[in-house]
Amino acid sequence: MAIIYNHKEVERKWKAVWDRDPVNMPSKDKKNYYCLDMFPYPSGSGLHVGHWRGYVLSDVWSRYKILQGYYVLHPMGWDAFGLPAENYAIKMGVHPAKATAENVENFKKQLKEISAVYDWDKEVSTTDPNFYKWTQWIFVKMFKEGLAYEKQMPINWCPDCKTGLANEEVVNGECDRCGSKVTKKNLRQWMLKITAYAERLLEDLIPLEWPEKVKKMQTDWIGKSYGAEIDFPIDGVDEKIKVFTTRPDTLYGATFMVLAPEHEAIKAITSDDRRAEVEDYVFMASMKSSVDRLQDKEKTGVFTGSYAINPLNGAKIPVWVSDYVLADYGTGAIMCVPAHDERDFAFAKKFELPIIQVIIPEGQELKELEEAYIGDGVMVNSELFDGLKATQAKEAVARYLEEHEIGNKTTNYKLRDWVFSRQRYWGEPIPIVHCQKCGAVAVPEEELPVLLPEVETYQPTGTGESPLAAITEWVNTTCPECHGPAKRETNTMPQWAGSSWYFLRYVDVNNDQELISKEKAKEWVPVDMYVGGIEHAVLHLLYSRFYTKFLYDIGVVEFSEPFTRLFNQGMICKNGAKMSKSKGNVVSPDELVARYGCDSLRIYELFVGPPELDSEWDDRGIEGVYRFINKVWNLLNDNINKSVATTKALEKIKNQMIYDITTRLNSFHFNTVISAFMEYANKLVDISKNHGGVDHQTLEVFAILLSPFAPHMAAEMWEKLGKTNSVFENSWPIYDEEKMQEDEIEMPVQVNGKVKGTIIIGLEETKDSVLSKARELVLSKIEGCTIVKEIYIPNKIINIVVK
RNA sequence: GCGGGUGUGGCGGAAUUGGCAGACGCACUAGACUUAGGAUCUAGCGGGCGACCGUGCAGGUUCAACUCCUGUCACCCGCACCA
Repeated sequence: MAIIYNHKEVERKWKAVWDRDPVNMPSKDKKNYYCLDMFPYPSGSGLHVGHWRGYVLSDVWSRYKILQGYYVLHPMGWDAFGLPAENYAIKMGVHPAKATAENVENFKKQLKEISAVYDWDKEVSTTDPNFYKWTQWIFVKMFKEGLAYEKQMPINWCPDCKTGLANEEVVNGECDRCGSKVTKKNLRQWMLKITAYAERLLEDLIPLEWPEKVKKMQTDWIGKSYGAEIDFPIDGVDEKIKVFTTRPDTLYGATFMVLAPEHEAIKAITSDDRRAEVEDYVFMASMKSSVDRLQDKEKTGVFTGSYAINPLNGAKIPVWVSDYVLADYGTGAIMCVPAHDERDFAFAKKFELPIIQVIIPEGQELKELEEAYIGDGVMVNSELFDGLKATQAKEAVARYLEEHEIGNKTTNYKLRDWVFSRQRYWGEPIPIVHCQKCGAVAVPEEELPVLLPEVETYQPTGTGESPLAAITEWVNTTCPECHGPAKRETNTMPQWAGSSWYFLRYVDVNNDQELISKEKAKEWVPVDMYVGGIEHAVLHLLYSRFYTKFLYDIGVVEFSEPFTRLFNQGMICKNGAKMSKSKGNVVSPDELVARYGCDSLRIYELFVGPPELDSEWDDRGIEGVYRFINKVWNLLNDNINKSVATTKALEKIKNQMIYDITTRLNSFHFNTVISAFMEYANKLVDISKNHGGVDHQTLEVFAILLSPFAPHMAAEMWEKLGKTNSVFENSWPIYDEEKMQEDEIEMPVQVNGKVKGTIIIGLEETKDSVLSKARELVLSKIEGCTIVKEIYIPNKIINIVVK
């Protein structure tokens, strides 16, 4: 009679045990391992089964590492500054600090349902003054190193969130957070000079054990390209305009030049008769949002009335203004080679500008172009460079330009400096004081943190000022340098500020002297395994790398990459869409835990599909896992009071089981690890029922293997098997390859590549004997035919080719 | 347009180096036990009566292809006037 496993009782029991006495880590002389989840924003809506996926995965991995003998750090914390708490505060009239504290409480309660081995005594929150003291400290350090600077410039502005945004936060012209169309606003900003780290951010990606996709996204975002800057004198005006090109080889094919509408030389070079039209165009361009500018594929533009002189051959080429040239990339001006660039070609066609081809495909004649020719070839129309291959000409022209001081080789990046200030309340105050006399002065390190003051209204002003600006008693202060009257900076930091370095703080949470002590840093960081969603590929993950490199440069840590290994779990979808409150397709773990237990849900989260891919959630699927749990429970109970001898067959299955589960786990195939558990459970049940029972040794191994996945039941099994220590105090079982070996092998036999049946052969059987058995098996199929060939792959397959 | 990913039963998905396609599970069908079954157990479950045919589609390499090569289609994700 089957017993129903009482998950409620068992889980309650072990949760209580672990609350009192958390899972013991192995002794400290073992190697350390740091396994980290991207810390959550504690939203009011709580956790759904999609959130569980990554947390379960990293917990299984942590527990596996514990069993492998590592001293594991697996902490959890809160990325608690940010807009949602503030918006909630505005709507409900609750202070964000209060709302955040409540959400954290609720989140923590829900997270505890997972029964992960989190080190709760190492919890951090970005909103804790003891934490953000160090967030501010890093800013001060950056300021002193010249990496944090103020700039008045048009920046991305979200009209709904009423704050400036970083480039990384604008997705397809929309606010990453709320989806509103992003506009431009000219504001005084605090910027971080991430561009100073562009090269290192790019190069250091190479050796990281990260998904290629993320590395690629960061590489593209940094966007390095090689080329040359070339000076073009303007005919009749004392101006030179510098352009950037990746194709100096095409210089003889330049037939016009285009400036971005924001280019500062426009005023000086525009002729009087063109001035009205040019000013109109520039004005219209400034009114268009970046989205509109991107979406208008049809080229527009105006002629300035001026001509630039090609420095190589003296050709006069007209200078135009068009919004297809970006002001903030390269020099904001380009030389246009319509013959060899699609965009220039489109522009030339529209405004009937000349097209001069300077590269022809090898072995072909010059003929009129239907479209821009982008490919490789041989130089023509290029005076002394004629006949060279274009690839060689690129270098040759660049060298010539340098020798004649017309231009120079250069490298460009798409990466822009980081717009770091936010005109919002719920963030770290930027620790700067503005003094009439001394300018911007950093708050002295010993005075940190600059506490976020209480305010009456959190409402963003929309004027480009933070709500903090209204608190005059806070704003007015004295200059740390001259002690004269001064005003505090009222902008706050973006949510990314705290999350860019939090992983360091877990290691040394209570240190009030340093951000992290040297010793602890050496022991624990960088993070060995970082688990989280792909959505931070160019945000959090890029910023964290930048911060880490900076902290390395100022000697805080001794490594420059924060996350050695990164794993992006796939999303959980329902009805084909990402699970989210707004889509209304959220599945709550609470009911599933109540009905099937934490262990079942943990296992189902892994079983639902390959961990790196998105998976569709089906509530019914968990039934199968629940049956598996019960099956294992009954297997245990059927054998617990028997003393079954350890037979060769049981040894074999035990070792095979260890092998299969370990190899699949090592390659991160969690879904097939679960399949393996089910297969071996089925096999053991069969042995238990039909072949004399299962020995305790095998059951013990099963419990240990299962313990990272179903910790409660494994602990209960362990106890029922008469053990007094914790199941987690074991070592991960080792398989014995010899004992895994089968003593006979079932081999498929093919005729002409089609399987016709199988034969059983002994381990030592000769090729001749095997082949004769095979022929016998397929006798009826090969009768009357000539055997052309017999393929014999030992232990794999036999293929008899006949005619 | 560029880059990346994915196409396998009714569904989620398996398949080390090319070597028995569909493991494991869901759903479904039949039976058993039951007052009952949304519990449990047993059996079946790609298509076809069959020889055979089947991994998006069309070719190719090979004794042998989900796996390698060429071409092609569909869907998803990222980037997108970066000169």
